[in-house]
Amino acid sequence: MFKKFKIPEATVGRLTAYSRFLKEAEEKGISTVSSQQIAKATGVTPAQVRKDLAYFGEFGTRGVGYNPRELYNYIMKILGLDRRWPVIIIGAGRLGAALAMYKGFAERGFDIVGIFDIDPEKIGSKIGEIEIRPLEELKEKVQELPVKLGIVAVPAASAQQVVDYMVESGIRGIINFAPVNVSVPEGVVLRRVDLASQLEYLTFRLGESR
Amino acid sequence: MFKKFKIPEATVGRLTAYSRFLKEAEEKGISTVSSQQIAKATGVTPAQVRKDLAYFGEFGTRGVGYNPRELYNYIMKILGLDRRWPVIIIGAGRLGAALAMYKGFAERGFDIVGIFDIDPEKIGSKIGEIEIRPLEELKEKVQELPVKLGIVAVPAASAQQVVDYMVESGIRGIINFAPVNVSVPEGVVLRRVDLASQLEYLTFRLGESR
DNA sequence: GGGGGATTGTTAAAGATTTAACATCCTTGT
DNA sequence: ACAAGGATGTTAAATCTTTAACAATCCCCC
Repeated sequence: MFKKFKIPEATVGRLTAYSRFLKEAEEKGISTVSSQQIAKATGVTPAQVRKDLAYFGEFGTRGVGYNPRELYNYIMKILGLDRRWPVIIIGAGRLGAALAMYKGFAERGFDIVGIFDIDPEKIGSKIGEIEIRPLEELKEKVQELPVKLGIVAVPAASAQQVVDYMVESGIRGIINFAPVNVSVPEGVVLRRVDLASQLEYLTFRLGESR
Repeated sequence: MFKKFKIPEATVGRLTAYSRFLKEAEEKGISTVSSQQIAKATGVTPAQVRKDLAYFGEFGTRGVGYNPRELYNYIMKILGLDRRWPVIIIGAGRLGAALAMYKGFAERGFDIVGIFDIDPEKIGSKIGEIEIRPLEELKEKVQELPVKLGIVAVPAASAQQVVDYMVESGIRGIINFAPVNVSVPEGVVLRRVDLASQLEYLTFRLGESR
């Protein structure tokens, strides 16, 4: 995979959307799709679709379009989804538990293989098939498989501490659901998902129009 | 509130982060903060902080900095958070239930006032204090309060249909957790949160460095 | 086998966002 | 009262992203 240039974050997000549409198209037995069709289905412009794909190579045929299955496979490979990924979750509260059971992860190749918490009350109880384990066992589990991806669903106050321990254990990609800014060393990828902030965006835009 | 120009989406997201830091600072009894301090705490540049604020007015004192409480109040007002907002959730699956119980919403002024589902099995059971009601009752509930904000936590296949009904009922801001692109008419604000896509971003970036 | 229509890949232009630079203004100390 | 230091607000430059335009290519039909 030859990525000579820095790929915009937004492009990566759109690739996901494209891939979902392509999978649908393939399942419907459609043999070619145009950038226009992809664009319409995903809410972007056709130029955007072609530009996004151009970062990675040439996947279509001029005058014709793209083969859904082929392009789907390419995109999945670009995204690193040509394999399954084990994922651990820290924090067995409501959010952590819901994420652990969320079907959407498995559908895209992510397997929740462990849930950890510091609350002794919770240790031992199960979420779905998975038993909640004490945080101290994280390192062992992470290095055993190994696991590279983790989700943080703990209170804001302990997020930085938890993230540090995850990194020390060997986790290299982290999604942080705690509404706080945490830092990670070079080489570790961090993404923050702030649920309340999403609602705040809505109230801001609603306020704008009045 | 005089917003003469179009405000970047990213700016809105950062305001949330600033406000959280400012609240902390105020609680600690700090009397002034600089753009540099805000920047450091939220992971942006000081210039960015000042630029973001400049869209809305002048809130600081040259040579001094900002008063945390004052700036916090301004930002909350800008975001439309100088009041509480009722919110309804459609879809009482695991994700919907977790969101309904998520403490982070209430802390930022969002009250979940209703949960709706089409599954007859679920109707009548409770999530926390709130009883799951059939989708048909949505319109009535929304217009009674009225409710302007809604969260979609239903399968991708029914998301568009649900969103249409929400809009018809009077909802004007929607967060969509279903991994599918849905469309809304002019005047309705839509935000998509794709949880699997967040993990995919991580795998992409991890793949990049090898 | 050649022309018309269609669609990609790519280059250039436009637009938006971020960063940097600096003039302005405030506080403090002498 | 005034100078020095420091932080904002604002303008300009740089960077990044999106949109538009078009040449290159392919398929289909006659």
